[in-house]
Amino acid sequence: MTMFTRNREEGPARLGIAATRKMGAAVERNRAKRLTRELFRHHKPEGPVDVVVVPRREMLDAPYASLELEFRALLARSKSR
RNA sequence: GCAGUGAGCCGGGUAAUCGCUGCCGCCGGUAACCCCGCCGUAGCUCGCGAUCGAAAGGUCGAGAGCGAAGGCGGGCAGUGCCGGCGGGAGAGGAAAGUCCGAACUCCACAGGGCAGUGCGCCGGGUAAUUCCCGGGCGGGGCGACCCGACGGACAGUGGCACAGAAAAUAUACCGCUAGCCGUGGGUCGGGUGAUUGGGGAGGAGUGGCGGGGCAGGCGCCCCGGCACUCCCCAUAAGUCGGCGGGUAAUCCCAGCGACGGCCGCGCGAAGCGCGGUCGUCAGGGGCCGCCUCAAUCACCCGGCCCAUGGCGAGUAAGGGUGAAAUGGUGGGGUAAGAGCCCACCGCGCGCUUGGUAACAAGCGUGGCAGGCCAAACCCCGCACGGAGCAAGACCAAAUAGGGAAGCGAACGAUGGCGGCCCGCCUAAAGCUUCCGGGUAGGUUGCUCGAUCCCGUCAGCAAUGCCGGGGCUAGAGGAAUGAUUACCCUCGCGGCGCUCGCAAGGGCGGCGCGGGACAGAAUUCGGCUUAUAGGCUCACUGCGGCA
Repeated sequence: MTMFTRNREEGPARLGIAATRKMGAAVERNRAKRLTRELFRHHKPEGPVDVVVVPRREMLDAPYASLELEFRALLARSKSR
């Protein structure tokens, strides 16, 4: 997946998902969004930050544990900047 | 058991933990626009008092009333919203493609036509349909059954790859056919001319002939030739017959024969056949000559046949190729052929009968005409107003703009007329209040409906009536999920048990991998397309067993 982040003045952390039609049909886009939401729910970042995730096709076949690893790594990288 | 046909159904299950979106209940917190009441600043109005002034009027003071802004209280409302707890619900058979038909909403609308789009056998079902059911017709399949946009191809235009003589025009080409004019060949007939052998082998007996021997009177013996059979060489070819002369045979033609008489039998007459017996058997060939005929060759003439060239006709039978070829089969007919004629089939028309109808059957009659494609343009008939829930309705910030009233401003800003003044005409900017359109946003439409399930009845069926029961997603960048465990199921691998001669099958448990197509968006009825795996019922064909 691809991740963009941006800090805000105040408020909770927010999630945006950009699953385009290039990704696949409606079923596949829906599943990608659900998986992304689930990741965000389990690993919600601290503080007022906006996160935008662009899922890729490979997400659909990947096991959930590896997705968790990737999501947390991306979050950590964006936080250290 | 194998192979198939039709109809219907399912579309992984259970549990735990953590989540999402509506709904219901309880608890806690808590609004706003707006409305009503009260207070009240600026301001306005009213009179009173004081003071200045000749007056008009000015200034000051306190009071009363009205009252922007603002404040307080109440209603709105413990509503909505926020938070917590609990309960309950939450994707499909196609939610898909958005291809038809409707409901619903808004817009338009006197009538008619053109264009455009769709449809096109008959009857029924339905809110409606291009959908469904039943039937007809055509096609496919051994069959169950399946497929068909199924009006018109003399209204017109256009297309038909490759192959094929030709793809739409009854023509050209090939071919077939009689005629005429030629060429070549065959055959038949006629005419003229010429020509018509040689050798070998076998060969009973007699005779003659030729030669030789013995004998010397008659004669006897041997060899050769001829008749006959066969072969070889040469050749264009070598034969039937007649006449005359010669003339030997017991030889050849010639014999189990032919003809005739009589007798007998089949069988009764004629006749025929069989048997017996008797009689007759010419003539010819040989050696020589001649003639005709024949044969062969060459040349000439004619007839017929075959092949072929040309000419102008007849013909559409044939021309095998193609997805498709000018009605099919048989017979007659013809120079050859042809619906040219006839029979049957096919086709058109008419009548009758059956059927609601499409249509079918029967009878009669006509002529054989015009290939295929209209989901090519097109013609005929019928139907159709447009846009769509982002429809439409309601509430309504901020900003910008619009309208009205007041102040601005009647002691005339600004501008115009004008060189300037006077004069006349001209009412803007700005401010305040109110109104309307309208964007973001919110609410609604929005899920009780041609609804779902069960059953009775009517109907072949599609479907409908009636009765009973149920409430089953309503989101809005869009929820309906994530993870784990167990089970189910499919494939592969190897293991154990078991059946079998074997190939292989069954059962159990293990490991690995997989479980399709696909995500509601106003709602229904259809169609089309995608779909792993599985289930049920009915039916068909073939095979096996009893």
